[in-house]
Amino acid sequence: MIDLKFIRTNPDLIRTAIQNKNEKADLDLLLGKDEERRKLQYEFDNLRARQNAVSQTIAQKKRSHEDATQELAEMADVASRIKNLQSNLAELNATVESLLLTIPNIPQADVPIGKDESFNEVIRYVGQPPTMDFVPKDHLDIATQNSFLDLPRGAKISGSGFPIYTATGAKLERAIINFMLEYHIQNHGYTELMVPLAVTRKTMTGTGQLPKLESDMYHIAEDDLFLIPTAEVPVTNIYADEVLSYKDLPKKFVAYTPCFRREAGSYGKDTRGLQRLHQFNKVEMVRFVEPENSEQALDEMLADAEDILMAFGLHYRVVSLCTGDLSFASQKTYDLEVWAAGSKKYLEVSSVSNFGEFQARRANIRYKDSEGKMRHLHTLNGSGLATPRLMIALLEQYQKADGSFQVPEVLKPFLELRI
RNA sequence: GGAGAGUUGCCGGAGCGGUUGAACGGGGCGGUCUCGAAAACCGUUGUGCCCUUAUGGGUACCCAGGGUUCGAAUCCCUGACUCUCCGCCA
Repeated sequence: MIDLKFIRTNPDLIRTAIQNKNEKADLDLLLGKDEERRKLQYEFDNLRARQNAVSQTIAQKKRSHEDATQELAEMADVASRIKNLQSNLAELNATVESLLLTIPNIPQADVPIGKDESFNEVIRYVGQPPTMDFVPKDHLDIATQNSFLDLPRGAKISGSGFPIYTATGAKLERAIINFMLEYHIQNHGYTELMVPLAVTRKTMTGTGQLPKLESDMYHIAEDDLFLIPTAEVPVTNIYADEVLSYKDLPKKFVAYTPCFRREAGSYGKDTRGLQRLHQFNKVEMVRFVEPENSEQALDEMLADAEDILMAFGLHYRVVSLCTGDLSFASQKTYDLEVWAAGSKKYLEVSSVSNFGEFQARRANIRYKDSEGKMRHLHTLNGSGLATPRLMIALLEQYQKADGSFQVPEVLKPFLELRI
């Protein structure tokens, strides 16, 4: 969340951010409630001060056996007023808090302004689309021909969007995950975590998925737990309500998890094969850094994700998301879009974002800097990478004329098999 | 799922309902001493909110939320978490 004091003193900046992000947070309501709250707080504090002082007097008089009926009478009245104020104040605080949670992060100054993805900026293209001396097939055809996937049965047991990877397909998927994990651990200095896949409402709020995106989550009502849409959620929240030392920073974690998304409202769009799923696998990188270093950390993470694509020899492009396409919590995001040689289009396989202190404020993650000052740290995360669309690109690029699949060199150590 | 114990400041650990933001010990930080260091001694040591900002002041916080009371870390209720035992189980 944004610092309430900052909002109070820079309302126009916030208003613009809300607009540019296509959000519909009610800033004026928040400001009004905040003012009301401060007034009550002041009143409450003063009344309490009175109560504390007189209570001392009462204590003293009682000890020296003096009469305190006058003080007691006054305090009975004060106490009931305090009680009233207190419940009003608690209610107001809750209101302000929940309104505050609907204010999005402010896009960084260098983020292109625009209302939707058509305003995103391609930063660069890397590599070339492969040249093939035959007409390449689409990933689903390759997968079907080689028995890598069983989508119909996945749909039978769970509904569409829940793929089954079969035999070699499963092994291939596992090899890809392992390759990426090991790459980040060994070459980029990340520490691996295995984390819970179901998290609390508070955790989901900490990273900014809630309250906005509740309808996109799988929710277990009985325990009020949510299936994670990305490892970002559990990993970023591991330090919630903690105070770290500047000596602990930066921290770099990588985690593989399945991800669950209801994808409400996106039915029928780009759904062939593995393009859009309710459950998919992803290797996620998360960093906790000092504020001064977050912009550089973003560039590094982008490079970390790109390294994977380059290792596979895939052509891709880097896109800077415009304000309207930026997620609620992000202040700057790069997407990596890999080239699918068969479908002839770019597919998003990674999103690398700097959240500034936005998530750290929500999740209450702080650190003491080298001067002993308490501050919110900055959080970042990036996919490194999500597997389904990577699988699409690999199947389509590494297919042979007969429709068989040639295992990319870098995967061979992770995949001791012949196809 | 059942039974019991616990949750206090950076850590350990006290705390008859009033002068306790919290004894005591340890740690950290600053200082004295020393050529340095150790030891000893002295001092200091949290966070949020509100008001005012040169400084300062008020208030809240002893797991969380309610309640009793003029007044609660201290009494009552509910919940969360941790530990032990039993049951169930990959």
